[in-house]
Amino acid sequence: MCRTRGKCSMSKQKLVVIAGPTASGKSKLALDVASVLNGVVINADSMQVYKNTPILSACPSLEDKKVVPHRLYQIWDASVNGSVINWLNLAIAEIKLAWNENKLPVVVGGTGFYIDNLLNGSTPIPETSKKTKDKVKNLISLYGINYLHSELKKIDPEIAQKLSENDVTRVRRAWEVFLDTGKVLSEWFHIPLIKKLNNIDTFVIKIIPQKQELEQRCFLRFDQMIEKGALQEVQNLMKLNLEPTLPAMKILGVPELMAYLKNEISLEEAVSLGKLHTRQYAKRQKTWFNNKLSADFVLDCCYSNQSFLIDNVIKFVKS
RNA sequence: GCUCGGGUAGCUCAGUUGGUAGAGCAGAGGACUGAAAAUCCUCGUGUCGGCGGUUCAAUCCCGUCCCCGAGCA
Repeated sequence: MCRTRGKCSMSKQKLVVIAGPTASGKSKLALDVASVLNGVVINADSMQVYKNTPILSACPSLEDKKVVPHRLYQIWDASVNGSVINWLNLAIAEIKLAWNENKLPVVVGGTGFYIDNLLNGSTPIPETSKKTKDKVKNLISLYGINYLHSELKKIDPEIAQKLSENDVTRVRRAWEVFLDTGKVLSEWFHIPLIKKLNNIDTFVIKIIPQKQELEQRCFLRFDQMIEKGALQEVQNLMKLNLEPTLPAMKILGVPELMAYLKNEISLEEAVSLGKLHTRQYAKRQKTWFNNKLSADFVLDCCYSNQSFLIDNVIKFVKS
């Protein structure tokens, strides 16, 4: 495509990444950036990928989607158990497609893990089989996670030492990988991560609002979700009779509103629990972004229409 | 008015056969290599309702008062 090296470096592909906690205004920022710069908004949120809960997962509205193309929103059934890698492959494809169409990919999301995989690379570990997963699941229910952790010490002390004996998710994964690949997790971790996007120009924006401002917005938004029909959404989800361990069943507000619909708690309790959990989640996101994601620009309040931010992105794209 | 329960951490409650107390939740911070809106880690001095008494020692026993709940009048 490029004739000369000079030209190539001049036209290095550009990527904008917007990260921030829930309710910080990042979707609006992405929309504004994309509409000014002929962009495509690409979702980097682990819950907005699911179909049945656009309200509770705060997906962009139909109007927003008319303004600018939005990708990777509501693409999977609630019964799907997605993973970073599933998302990453799709995201890479969408980014490349945008470049081919001469558009600016704008990746937005609150899932730090996903953005980290995109920017810094992902594990080379092959996908583990369903058979192994079931086997490990079985072992856990048979012997308990603490026992599996103590057994892990024998085969992979390096990883076992890093993990809490109560960390079901990670101890489980360590066993899945070992049983499936024959290689212990720490061994895999010594292999460098795979970066699927190389030699590109990225502009990363972090939104890190103050606690009080963010909290207010979280609460307000939860009330709005209820007004928009979140209960109906949960009711429809319940009809599918899905396993409660599926990601879509753990979307903030789903378990709480479900408890209300099952008559276990009052609506008032459900709402205040939903708000509480949203706030706690936002805190975890802030911790991640603060400590693990380096950015080219940090906004220390929620985004509403700070135009200097857009100017910065324009400068980057024109550079 | 009487009887019986209760009054212990911001909340719900455990506990001490008398040696001044601990869980869950909340709160604060942190971690994060294929479920990540997930999962996990660290952090607990509070007149143990008030005042008296018994005791070397009381949050625990006794008396009395206040408050909450249930029952009887």
